[in-house]
Amino acid sequence: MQLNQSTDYAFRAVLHMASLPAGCVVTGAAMAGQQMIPPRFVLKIMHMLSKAGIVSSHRGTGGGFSLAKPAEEISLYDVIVAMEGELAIHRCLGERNSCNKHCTEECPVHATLGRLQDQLIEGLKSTNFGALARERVDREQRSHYRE
Amino acid sequence: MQLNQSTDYAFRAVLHMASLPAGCVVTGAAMAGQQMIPPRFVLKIMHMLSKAGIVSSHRGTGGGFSLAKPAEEISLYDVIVAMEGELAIHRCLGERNSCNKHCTEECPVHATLGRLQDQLIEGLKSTNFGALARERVDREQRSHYRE
DNA sequence: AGTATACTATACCGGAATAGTATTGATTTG
DNA sequence: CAAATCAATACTATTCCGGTATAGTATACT
Repeated sequence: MQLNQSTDYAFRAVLHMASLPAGCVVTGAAMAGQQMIPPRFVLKIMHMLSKAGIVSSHRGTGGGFSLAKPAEEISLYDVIVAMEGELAIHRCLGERNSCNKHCTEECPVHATLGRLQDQLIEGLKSTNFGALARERVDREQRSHYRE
Repeated sequence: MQLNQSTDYAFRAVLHMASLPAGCVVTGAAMAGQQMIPPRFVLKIMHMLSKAGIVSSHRGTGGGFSLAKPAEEISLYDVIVAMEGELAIHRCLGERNSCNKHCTEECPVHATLGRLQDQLIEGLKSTNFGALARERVDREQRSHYRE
C-alpha cells in the first residue's frame, strides 16, 4: 500500500519546476542531477507527466521541460493519477467485479474504506505545488536568516 | 497503492467471525467456502491473523478458528498491520533513508503526505469489526422486513 | 546543409513481490 | 489408533517495479 518510486520522482520533478520562475525550461539531465533521479529514468517520468498535460516539452538545443500550467493548478493528486492512474486503496473500489464476492453494495468494509479513500483523495487534491514550493522557499529563507 | 488481496480475504474472514455469536469456532474450509477464499490460501491467512493475536486456533476434530478478543477490539487497521505490516503510503514515511534525497525533514511533500497518512490511519483505527458486523446484520434485517 | 542537443517512443531485462499450491508434521477428539 | 484440523514452510507461476537501451525525430546553431 505504497506510492511508487516513480511517483516520488515525479513529485520531485514537479516541485523542482514549481520552485523556479514560471515558464522556466529545465533539461531532463539537469533535473536528474539535482533531484537524484536516475538519468535515463527521468525521461520516462517526464514523458508520462507530459502526456498527462502537467508539463510541456521542448526539443532541440536549449530545450527541456516546463510546467504546462501554473503550479497552483497542479495538485498532488494530479501527479499521482498521471503516474499510477486513479487511486484505489482497495480493489473493489477501483474496478468493479475484481471482487469475487460481488458484495460491493452490501459490504460495510468497502463502505468504510470508500469513505476513507474519498477523504484521502480530497486531501491530495487540495494540496497544490504552488503552495508546496512557497513553503520550501519560506523555510530556506528562514534557515538562511538563522545562520 | 492498494491493499493486498490477502488483506481483503482477512477482512472477510474476521467479519465472518464477528457476525457469529462470540466465541464461535469455524473451520478454515467453512470460511473458504462461504467467503470465497481459495481453500488452501485461507490457512495461510488465518495463520497470520493468529500470529498477530487477532484469532485463536483450535486443532483436531471440532477445531477451527475463533476471534481471540471481542470484535469491538479489532480494528480495520489491526488486520491491515497483521497482513502487510505498518501502513506507509510513501516510502520515506516508512523506513527512513529509503529516500535517496534524504529530505525527510525539509520536504513539504513528505510533510503533507504524512498528515494525510495519519488521518487515514486514524480512520482505520477507529473502525472496529463489532460495529461493522452489526451494520451488516441491521441491513440484512431491513432487507428482510422489506420482502 | 550538417551537426549537436534534447526529447519521443518503445522494447527489453532482472529482481522482487503477489497470489496461490503442496507437503509434511503436530494436536486434539472420539 | 484414526480422522479431523491446524502449523509451518517450501515451492511456483505470474505480474509488477525500477531501471536501461536504442532507434528515431524535432530544433537550433553554424
